[in-house]
Amino acid sequence: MKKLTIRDIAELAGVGKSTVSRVINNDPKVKAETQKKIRDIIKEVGYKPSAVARAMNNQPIKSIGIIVTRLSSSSENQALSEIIDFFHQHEYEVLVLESRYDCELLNTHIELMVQKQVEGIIFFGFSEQGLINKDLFNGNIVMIAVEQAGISSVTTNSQLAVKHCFEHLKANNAQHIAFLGVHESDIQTGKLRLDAYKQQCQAHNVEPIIYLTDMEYLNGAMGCKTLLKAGADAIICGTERLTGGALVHLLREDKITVPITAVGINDYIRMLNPAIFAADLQYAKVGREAAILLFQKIKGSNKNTDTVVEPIMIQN
Amino acid sequence: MKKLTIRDIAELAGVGKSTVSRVINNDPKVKAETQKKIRDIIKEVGYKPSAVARAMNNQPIKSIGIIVTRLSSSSENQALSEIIDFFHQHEYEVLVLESRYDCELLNTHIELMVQKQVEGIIFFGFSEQGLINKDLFNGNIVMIAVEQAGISSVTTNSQLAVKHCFEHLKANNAQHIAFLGVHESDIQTGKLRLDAYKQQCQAHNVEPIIYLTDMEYLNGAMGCKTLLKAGADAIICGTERLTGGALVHLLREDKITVPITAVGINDYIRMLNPAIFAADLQYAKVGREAAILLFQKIKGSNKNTDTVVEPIMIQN
DNA sequence: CTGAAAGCGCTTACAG
DNA sequence: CTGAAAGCGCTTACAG
Repeated sequence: MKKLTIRDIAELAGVGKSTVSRVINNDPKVKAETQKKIRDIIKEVGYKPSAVARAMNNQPIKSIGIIVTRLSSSSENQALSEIIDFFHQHEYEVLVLESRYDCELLNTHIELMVQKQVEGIIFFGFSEQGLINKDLFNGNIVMIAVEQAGISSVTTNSQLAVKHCFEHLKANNAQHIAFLGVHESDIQTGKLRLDAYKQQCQAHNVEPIIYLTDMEYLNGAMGCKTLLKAGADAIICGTERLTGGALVHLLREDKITVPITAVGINDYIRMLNPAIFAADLQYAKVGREAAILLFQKIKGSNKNTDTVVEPIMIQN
Repeated sequence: MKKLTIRDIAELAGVGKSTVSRVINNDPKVKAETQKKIRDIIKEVGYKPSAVARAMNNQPIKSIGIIVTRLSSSSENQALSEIIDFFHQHEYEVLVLESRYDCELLNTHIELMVQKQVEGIIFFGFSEQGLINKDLFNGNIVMIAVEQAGISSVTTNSQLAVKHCFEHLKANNAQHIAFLGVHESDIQTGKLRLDAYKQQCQAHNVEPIIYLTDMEYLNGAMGCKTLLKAGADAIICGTERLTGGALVHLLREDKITVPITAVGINDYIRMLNPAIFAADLQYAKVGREAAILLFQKIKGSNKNTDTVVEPIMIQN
């Protein structure tokens, strides 16, 4: 039982290959009767047109690329899962690659995708990535987390999350609200959130207390300790890892009553402090939005959109 | 600057298309001189043969599929990362799909991959998956976590991990060593580890104290509490989540001196208890082994191998 | 060592 | 409404 071709179907149906081809491509000009006959046969023998042969005639193999920075990032794999799901449903192949925050690797990956002739790409940007050539893939590019003029993007609104966190603490009578974040060199995760914090301090006439560090648990614990020593009576944690570290520090020191508020949430944080006031940055939604945006572009939309996904504040 | 074809190169080089084709395919019969000339031109103009056109002549588009159960599983995304990396280096396309522990979805995914004509697949098995048709993909199948006669597999040795955990506790004079695990319906993560525990109990003449539950943090905390109440003075945690839950419970209750030992380790666990004695199940290695196995199969090896990756016990 | 020709499985302009 | 023919960009058996 060898691979069936369009020719086999044509013979079985007693028509020409062209007609079979037209039916495959839903050409309405074929007589209804003929259509049915051919479709029945196709179904019966289980014929599938060769995607490769079609691709030779400019019916590109439907595929898109997606480049995450790290598969191990939970926010990224949430988004990734949605993106794969979306395109899978639209019968696209999805190629996944990891940039590992490495510009060169990112560019190699992009080049590869160009060569593979994917119809578009979605990728997670990072601070050092440099400018991306926006004309690649006929402009079918969607960036997540980072914005660039001329390229559609989807970002989280972490600034708003910081604001909510701040206001929540303020409303609970915290006086010395501190910020535990990552270095400003990381624009998205570091600088933007820090700036939002500073802005709140100014608005509420609060003296800033700031600790910036690397995105590791131990640093979170250390930062928490330092901030408390510096007089903080409430802390806004800028990332999930720092939140985790801070919470464990408080548990250890038996200071769980210190109000902690967080930008980003995950199961570990929920477990460490089930009642935490935190921002769910909605990465699943980010993925979905990015997928929809790219899909529209592929279908011909040429407008660029910068979508901002709003956080959902949670407290159980 | 339109797409270059083999014809363009042939004309530029003043040779026939066949000769260019031979050079592309590293046919040694082409005169060295001619080869060089053609290669130079190819490099100069940046010509890339069309994978699609090649695919029409039985030079399949090099691609493999991989089906994880959950992208959000850290063990799986560790392995996935390695697999993608490996095949990317060998210039393969990698299609990633999620089965979500759903048999039907798994089968749909496999069918899709058949249709996409990937050369082989790697997938993460789970207890309910049912028998997989081992003749698909010319037998180029590698299963992770689950074994099936006639299909190559890569598994972790979690039983050995349990043994090490047990012996470690025993060596530290624990008398009542308990086991906190997931239900036996989950063969790999539940039953096998539980059995290993029971076996150790018998070997060391220890009365088993067992708590089986779902794989959630809260259950881990609850289980830990229950086991301590039942008289346990040391606990072996069967999964990362349960370990996390147990450790937080101990932190909360100020009982961190209770020796906990764990099958599986991650950054959160490390942070909660930097000195924990735990088994790193080596999922990155699992991924690498699976990739190598599949690659060998694709290259023609037809022997089936059941690889067991040994855990590395760690304690800082 | 190399080229002309046939063929891979489709699509589509052309002619009817 | 439908078929014969040309063409997509390669590979490869054949002949030289």
